[in-house]
Amino acid sequence: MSVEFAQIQMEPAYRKVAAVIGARIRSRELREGARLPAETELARQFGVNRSTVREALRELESRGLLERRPGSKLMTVSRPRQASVAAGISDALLLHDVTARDVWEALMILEPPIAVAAARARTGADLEQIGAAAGALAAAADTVQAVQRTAQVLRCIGAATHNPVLRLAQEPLLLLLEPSLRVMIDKVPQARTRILNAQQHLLETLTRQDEAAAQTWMTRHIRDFKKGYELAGIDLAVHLAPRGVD
Amino acid sequence: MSVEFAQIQMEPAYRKVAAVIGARIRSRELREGARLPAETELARQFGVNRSTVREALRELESRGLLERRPGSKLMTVSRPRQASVAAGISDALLLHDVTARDVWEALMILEPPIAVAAARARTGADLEQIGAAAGALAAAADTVQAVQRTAQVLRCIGAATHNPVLRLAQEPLLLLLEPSLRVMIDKVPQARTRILNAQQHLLETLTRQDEAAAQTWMTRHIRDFKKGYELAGIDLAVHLAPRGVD
DNA sequence: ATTGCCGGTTTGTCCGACAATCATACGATC
DNA sequence: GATCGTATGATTGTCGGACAAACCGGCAAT
Repeated sequence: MSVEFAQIQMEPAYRKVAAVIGARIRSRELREGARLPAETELARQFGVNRSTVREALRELESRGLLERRPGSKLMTVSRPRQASVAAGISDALLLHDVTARDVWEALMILEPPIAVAAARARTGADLEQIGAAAGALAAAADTVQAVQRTAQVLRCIGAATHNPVLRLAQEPLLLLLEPSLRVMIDKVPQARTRILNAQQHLLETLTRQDEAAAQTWMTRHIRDFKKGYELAGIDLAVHLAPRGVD
Repeated sequence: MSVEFAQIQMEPAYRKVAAVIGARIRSRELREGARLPAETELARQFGVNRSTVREALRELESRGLLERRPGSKLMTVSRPRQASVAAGISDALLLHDVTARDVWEALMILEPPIAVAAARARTGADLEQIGAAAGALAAAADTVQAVQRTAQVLRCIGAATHNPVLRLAQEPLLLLLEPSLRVMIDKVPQARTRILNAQQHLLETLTRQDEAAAQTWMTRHIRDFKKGYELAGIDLAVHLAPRGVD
C-alpha cells in the first residue's frame, strides 16, 4: 500500500523567464528582427535580477531564437538558422554513437527522393546555384575544398525542393558526411571524377526535370560513397569522430 | 581601390567558456554521467567570474550537453536527449513557416524506407514494444490519446531500425504531425479505424520481416493522412501553428 | 559629406552576499 | 542492525550593486 505522489519539480526562475519569452517568439507575438527590451527593463518587468534575465537570454540565444547582429550589441528576435540547428543535431548524433553506415543509410533513403522533389520544384535560380556549386567543385584545389563543395551541391539540390523540412533533415547528414568523405577522397583517386560525373548528370536531369533520371543518378551517386568507403578500407561500423572546435 | 579587411569579431567570454567545455564533451574527454566541477571551481580555472560561468552553463544545458538529474542540483554531462533535440528542430521548422504539405511530403519520403529498415532490423523486443503501442492505440479513450499513440507506434517502428539518424529525423515530423492530426481525426470518423487497420498490418509485416509489404502498408498509411486532411477540409498549404507552451 | 565630439544607453564582466537545498557523516533511537 | 534526526560543509539560485567598453544618435566643425 504505497502511496504515490507526483514528482514536484521546482523550475528555476531563469528557465521560466526563458519559457515565457520563447513562447512569445514561437507565437509570433515577437516577430523576427524585433528588438527585445533592454536587460534591465526585462528584469524590471519580470521582477527578477538582471543576472537571471541574462541566463534566460543565453538559453534562447543558444536555441537560435535570439541573435545578435554582427557588430551590434542589440539582441533581436530571429528564427533559428538552419546551420545552427543542424550543428546541434549532428552533435547529438555524434554523442549517440552513429556509425558511418547509419549516416549512409539515411542518405540513401533521403537523397534520391530529394532529387525527385528538386526535379519537380526547381526554379531557374535554383539551377543557377547548383550549376555554380558544381563549377566550384570542378575547380576545387585541395581535398578539403572538394569535400565542402561536394556537400554544397547536395545542399543546393535540397534547397531546390523548396521544402524546409527536407533541407533541415539533410543538413546534419552532410555535416556528418564531410569527415569520412575527406578520408575517402584522399585514398580513392577515382572518387573525384566519379563524383563530378554524377553531379553533372544530376544537374542535367534537374534541368530537364526528368524525375526518374534524377532519382537514378542520385542513387548511383550515394551508392558510390559506400563503394568508395570500401575501396578506402573505411569500416562502416566505426563511430564517427567529432569535428574540430568551431 | 578599396582595401578589404576581414571582419573582426569579439567573442564574449561566456561563449568561449561554453565552447571549451562543449569541445571537451564532444571529444568524450568528459563522459556521460561525469560530474562537472562546481561553478566556483570552474570560475577559478577559467579565470572568469562565476556569473560568466553560469551563462556558459545555461548555453550548454539548453543544447542538452549538460543536464541536472531530477531532484539533484549537481550538473552532469549528458548526451542530448532526442526529445529535446527534436523539440528544437520542430521549433525551428515552425518558425520557418513549414506547411502541412511539407511535413507530409517528408513523412512520405521517410516512413516507407523506415518501415523497410525496421522489417530488416527489428528484434523480438522491438515487436513487443510496437505491439504494446498498437494495443494502447486501440484502447485510446479520447482524440488526444489516439493521436499521441498513433505517433508512438511510428516512433517504435523508427526505433526498430536501430538507426539513430532515422529516429532523430523522424521525431520532429511526429511532433509537427500531432496538432493537425488531432483536427483530422476529430472531423473524419473513419480515420481511426483506417489508422488502426494499417498499423495492425504493419505490425504483422514487421513480424514476418516482409520488407515489401511493410513498405506498401506504410505508404498506404501515410497517404491516408493526406486523404484525411482533404476530407477534413484542412488546407495543406497552411502554416502550422505552434503547439502549447511546455 | 565627412569627421570629431558628447551624452545617454546597453551590454559584458566583475564583486560580494545570502537563503535554500543537497551530500554526507555521525550519532540517537527503536 | 536498520532507520531516523541532526549537524556540517558544499553547491546552486538569486540578488544587489558596480564599472569599463562599446554602441546610438545627434550636433557642431571642417
